[in-house]
Amino acid sequence: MNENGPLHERLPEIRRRKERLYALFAQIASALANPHRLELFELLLQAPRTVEELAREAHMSVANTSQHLQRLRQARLVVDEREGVRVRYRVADPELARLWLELRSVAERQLVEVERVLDAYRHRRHEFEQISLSELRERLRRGEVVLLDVRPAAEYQAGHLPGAISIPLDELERRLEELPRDKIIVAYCRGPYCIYADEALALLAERGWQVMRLEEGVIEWQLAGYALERP
Amino acid sequence: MNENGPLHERLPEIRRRKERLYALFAQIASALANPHRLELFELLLQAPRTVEELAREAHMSVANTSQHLQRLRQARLVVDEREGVRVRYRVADPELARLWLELRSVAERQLVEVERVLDAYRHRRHEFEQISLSELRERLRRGEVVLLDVRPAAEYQAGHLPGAISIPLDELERRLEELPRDKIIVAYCRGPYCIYADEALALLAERGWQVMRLEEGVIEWQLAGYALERP
DNA sequence: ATATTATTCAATAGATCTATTGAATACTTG
DNA sequence: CAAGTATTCAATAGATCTATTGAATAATAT
Repeated sequence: MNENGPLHERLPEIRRRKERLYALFAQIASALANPHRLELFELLLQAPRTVEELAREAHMSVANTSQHLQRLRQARLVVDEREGVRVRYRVADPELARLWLELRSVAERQLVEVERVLDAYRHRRHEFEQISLSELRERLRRGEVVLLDVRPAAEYQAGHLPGAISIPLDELERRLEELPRDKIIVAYCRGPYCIYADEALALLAERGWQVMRLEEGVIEWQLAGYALERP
Repeated sequence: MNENGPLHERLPEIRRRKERLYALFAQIASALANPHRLELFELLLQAPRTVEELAREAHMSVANTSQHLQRLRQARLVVDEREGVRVRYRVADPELARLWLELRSVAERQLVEVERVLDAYRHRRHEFEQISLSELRERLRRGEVVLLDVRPAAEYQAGHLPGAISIPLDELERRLEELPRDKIIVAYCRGPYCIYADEALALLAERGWQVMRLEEGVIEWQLAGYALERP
């Protein structure tokens, strides 16, 4: 094929390549064009997981979960690795979080219904004072606050905010005594769309602690360019 | 419904709301999960257009174009406006460009085939020296370069880089005398995935001009926080 | 080897998506 | 009001997507 002939002769070939490109871009979008796959992808952004773990957390059958994971894998958004009898999936690149956050952000800005559902979903959000990342860093440095990660232990282990202690939400009630009475408890979870921290703070506030909520999770922290801490 | 009962009683309702949220996020992804819609969306990011114009540029039938535009509109990614007998579509918000750029970027990083197709599609890219935005600003200020926008006139009119002159690619050959011989011509078009500027520079270099290529287009310029110029 | 377990595969029915066709609608112009 | 044009609508066939089911595969433990 003549790559340097007159433009009008090359147009059909140019067009074919253009269409091939758009098809590839659409492959990525298609991989995310399903509610279940979005949930799986978001779970994997928090920590690697086996098929069975993902199925349980996303309320799906194992076979269905496996199929959806394979579509994510075909789009190179996740990778899998045998671990003995299990297969562990993880995101192909932590930077992929940016696409998920951007998608979420667009939905929130463009679809009015998102706001409505979010308000119902996070109805406790307004009960607790928010703290910004910069203020958190300052008050952590001064030792005024304790940073509490209430996500499942596996997610904490996969990476957490520096200095955070781990008490998963479902263990919080029987591990309350681990929290100091004389400091403000700042709780975080998977990010602004997660209610684990809200639930934790409701319990802590009821039991007399001073509490604050951090909206950001590890994904947002990491994308902001900061390092995560690992055990 | 009891919004503050014990957590285990509220879980089913929480789950329903979570699923509703993921469905909404997936709606945005679904709207972009088609090659034609991606192309339409990208065209609209450059400039508003009527259905018929979009159909012609994207090599689609008018009816099919109309249907795809309606899906984009349902996802609130584009809006339409009657203009007499025509309907003009435009992106709902210029900030939506970020989602498109991020999708493109992920595809380029994750799908090796994108690189292969891009290399063939933009086979002339390496022939011309690239210039960065910062260097362009400096050399424009010193009057050493002329900035040339080779996109269709309507896109130039919808917004262009400050100081750029407009000669659409298909008019370039008969308007060559408008370009000064004693300055470097820096050409740009729709961005890094567009070959209009490459084609323009090939012609100009052949006719003896000193040329450079700017990868960024108006979308990238605007998202970087700079203002566009309008006639 | 056999049994066990996690995951994947294969087949399938129903839903959704896509392009095409031709008709219907909405607006402008004469 | 009639004619002309841009767009949308409605119907449809074929493709793709999705969840389910039960079987097949791969690794481990006995």
